[in-house]
Amino acid sequence: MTDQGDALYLDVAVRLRKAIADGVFPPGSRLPSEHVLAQEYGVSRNTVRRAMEVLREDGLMASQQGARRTVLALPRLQSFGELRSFSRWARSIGEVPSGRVDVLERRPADLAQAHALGLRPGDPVVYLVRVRLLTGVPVMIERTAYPERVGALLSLVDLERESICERLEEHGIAFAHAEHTIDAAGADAEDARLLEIPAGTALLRERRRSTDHQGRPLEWSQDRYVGDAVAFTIRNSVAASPLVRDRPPVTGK
Amino acid sequence: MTDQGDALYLDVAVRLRKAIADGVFPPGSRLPSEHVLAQEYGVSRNTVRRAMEVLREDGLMASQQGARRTVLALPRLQSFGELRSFSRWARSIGEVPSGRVDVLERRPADLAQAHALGLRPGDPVVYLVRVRLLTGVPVMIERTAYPERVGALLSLVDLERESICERLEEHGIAFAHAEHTIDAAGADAEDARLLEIPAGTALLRERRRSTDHQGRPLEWSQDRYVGDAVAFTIRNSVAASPLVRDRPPVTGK
DNA sequence: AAGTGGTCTAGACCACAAC
DNA sequence: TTGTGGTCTAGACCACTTG
Repeated sequence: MTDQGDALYLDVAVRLRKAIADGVFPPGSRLPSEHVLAQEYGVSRNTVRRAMEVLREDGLMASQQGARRTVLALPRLQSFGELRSFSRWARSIGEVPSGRVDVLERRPADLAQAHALGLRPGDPVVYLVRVRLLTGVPVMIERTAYPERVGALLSLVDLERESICERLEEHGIAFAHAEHTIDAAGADAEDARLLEIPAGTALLRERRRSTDHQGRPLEWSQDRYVGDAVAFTIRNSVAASPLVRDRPPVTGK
Repeated sequence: MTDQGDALYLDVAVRLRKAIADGVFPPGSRLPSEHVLAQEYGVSRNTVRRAMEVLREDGLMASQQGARRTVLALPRLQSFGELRSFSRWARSIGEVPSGRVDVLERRPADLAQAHALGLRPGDPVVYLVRVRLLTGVPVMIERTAYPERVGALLSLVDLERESICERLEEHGIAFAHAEHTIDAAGADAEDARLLEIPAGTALLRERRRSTDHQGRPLEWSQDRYVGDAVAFTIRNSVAASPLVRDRPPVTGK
């Protein structure tokens, strides 16, 4: 996001991804060794490894010490290496995103909002309720609280059509991190009205707290998705993140 | 999982994590530069960077080119860098996991199972339905299909008490990768009976396909969690994100 | 202008897989 | 035994933030 659009390892990752997509390395096959690929692409072995890291994060291939890497699946249409906004995500699957503002006001923070944004209860926040639509069909309600310095910029955004995240980035507000909590909840009366569904329908609930690079809170949102219209997909590997040990290893080294 | 229990960068990661937990580097503060830390720990700068990568994946700190790294938050009790097995997760939050077997049989694969496991419809799979309980309270239904070579080992597992994942690993079956799809669904009659809740209650639905290092399918599972008993937490950053929003798979329910 | 993180190289050694 | 991926080092340059 910062830049590095021209990093060498990203080039290598793109070329490898394309080779896999083109069937040069079909699913289930083993990739050439890092040494060979390094020569092939004219880069160092470390750069090849850095590219492999990108592909592994996308779930495209697996590695095992001592054995060549295995191609796992056909490549995705796009890289998932970044946190996406609803708008970006919608466009990436060929849908037209839009929004319908239900509430936009300055109000005192409640307990949850204050805690998430690092404010005191009663401090002012900008509160936005938006119904998000895919090609005209309501699929999600977004209930977001912004700290004042962020919320003040909302007036610059066309909330019916534009991506808040993208527009705010143009004004120096960078969404760098997010913590999501996901569970299920039944639609209450307001959910039912806004999403045009029966009350009680099962919804996917996501609570999200986003911060900038320094960890300063940028938003606190409670979103509710229509269960059969949207799903989250997560890939993980044991190799991706080593288990946290309870105690540091005793070994001398 | 391969080994690397003694990797240097993991040592450095543990020591940094501890320093943050001990308040040496409080949240919001900037870490010393990589150069300084490398000297401090007596390792190369690259090794410090590798350790930082681990902490970043755990959401402990942020980085920005040109500026020192920022400590984001106090370390969490458990890392969600990987999705754990139900048993492991339950124990990590101090609950006692158990299971109640509802169905365990050999049967022909249906369409979804065959596709996920790389079989043809009608090929035999081992099908297991288990209610999982936390300290005696039902919180989840697990409906899992195993290919025969894996399912054959299930007879070695005490399904009421043990973790399948952990026991199978002792027999050379290594769960290395998984792809999860999460959405919401209402409880049907069977769900309601097994979980002892009213029909229609909002449930969190997870479809999971697990594979070994070579990408060979090990299981295909559809789990349903009671919405207010369980939630998933995920952290991500623009730099590296395991989270993906995806179009819902062709349902089937 | 100085300091810092991001990238890259060209080596090296080890543990493990595969032949 | 050979080859491979996993780890580690000691440099280097660049883009960016900060003072």
